[in-house]
Amino acid sequence: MLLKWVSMTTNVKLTEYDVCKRIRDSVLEQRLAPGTKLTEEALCEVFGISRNLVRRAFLLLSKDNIIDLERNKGAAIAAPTRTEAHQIFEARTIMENALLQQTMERATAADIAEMRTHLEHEQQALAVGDGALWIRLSGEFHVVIGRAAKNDPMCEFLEQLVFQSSLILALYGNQHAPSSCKGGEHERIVDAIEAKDLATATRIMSEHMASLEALLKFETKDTSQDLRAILAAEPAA
Amino acid sequence: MLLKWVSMTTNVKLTEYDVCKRIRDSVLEQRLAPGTKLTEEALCEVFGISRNLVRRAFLLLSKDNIIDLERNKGAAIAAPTRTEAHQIFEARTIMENALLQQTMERATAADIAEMRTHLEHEQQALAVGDGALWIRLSGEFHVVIGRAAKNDPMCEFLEQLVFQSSLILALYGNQHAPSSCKGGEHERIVDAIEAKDLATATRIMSEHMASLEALLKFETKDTSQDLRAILAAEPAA
DNA sequence: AATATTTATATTGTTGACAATTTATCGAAA
DNA sequence: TTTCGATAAATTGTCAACAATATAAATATT
Repeated sequence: MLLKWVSMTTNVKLTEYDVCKRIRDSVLEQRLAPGTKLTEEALCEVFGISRNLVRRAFLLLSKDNIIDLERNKGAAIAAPTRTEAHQIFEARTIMENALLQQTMERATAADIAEMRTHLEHEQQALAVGDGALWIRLSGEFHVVIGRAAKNDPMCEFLEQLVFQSSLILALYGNQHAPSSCKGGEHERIVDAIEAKDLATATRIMSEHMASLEALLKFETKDTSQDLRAILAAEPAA
Repeated sequence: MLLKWVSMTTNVKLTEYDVCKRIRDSVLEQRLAPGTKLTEEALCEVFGISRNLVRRAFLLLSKDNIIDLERNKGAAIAAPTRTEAHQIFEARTIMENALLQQTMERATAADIAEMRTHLEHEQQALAVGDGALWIRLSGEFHVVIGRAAKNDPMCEFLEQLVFQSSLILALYGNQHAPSSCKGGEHERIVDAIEAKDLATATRIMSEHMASLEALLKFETKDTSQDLRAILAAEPAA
């Protein structure tokens, strides 16, 4: 009975949400490029599940604009257009500044502490040279800020936007890694939050977002990949 | 061939999105009360489709927080808690004010005209005494405003929030119909937009949202209903 | 009567076969 | 060579049977 448990760690039944997470993670770590075609069959093999689950996962991912799902055509990792990209960055800027106001009012000492811890993790990832982790943490930072605003629907929406930003940077950003945020903008934002200096926090945040968007170079890319090799790896966490 | 088309108007194959829309509409028109249990079997009968489609529709609806979907337990129309309700109204207030700024800058003459037309429709619904229609239009008004801001992701999010507000009003609002908005607040908002008076527009919008939320009376309700009778009707539009 | 325990029913989850559609392949005509 | 059409292959959409789980009912136990 117990033995069974141990030996089954790789055999736990996946849900559609697990499949979503795996695919999302692959996109976040830039192992799955925007535009990549996802065939049901391939994902069935990779995850060892039946098509039903894959199709349900597709439905969820398409609702988050992570994949494009076209009837009778199949799924592909979303590849936002230039216009969509701009709208997403605009939305993020507006949302983050709006949330900043709430965060300023409501952030507890524990929230600030979490932000500081997060900053350390970012530093470590940068020091160790773990690019994929850094990209992930660097996006997550903004979610940590947003969460302190204590409004779940808005925070969830922000999460979506942050993810899509990563997708866009993977598509159009040439040297995404340590090029942005190296000026310690994240740290200065936390400082401003702690000092309850809304004007400064908002200014830095706006600049930060603008500099992120400025990294984008709009040109087409080739995106053919080997799905099986990319997704077969066990999830990091 | 042509004849077949005509006689098949009720027979067109539904997609999961169609099913979602039908259920959403029923909620919007308050024919499906929050908390109502949705069994797959019942919906199959009503729509004449197989369980597969129903289950896919459930997945989509749950992503929009329109139904609660619990594994092995099934689906029920969402019944937001008091806390969730408050967060949703807060999110709406913030979003609508943020979008108002963009709308002010970007609204074309055609956008303003659309708003005016919408106001007329609201008046008509009120005059004719069509409560269900009025509720729908009165929510849609805010989406029309938001759309003029020309930011699709934010507008889509606003749409979600507006829908959830309706759900909440159905749950906790005692005399929802002509109690709010009778002061012509919608019209005054459009006036302010046209006059490019952001301060006024924001003030009225905030008051409007506050007065909507003030309508809520938090008490429990009985929610047992007959699904078949409710959903069997053809969609209005 | 009240609480467990078992049995039966109802509901949801999963799978594999088949149908419908799209995409790729091949050959003929311009 | 290019374009068009037909055939074949690959991919997606649908359904119905079966398995697993949860809920309700019935029986037994205290």
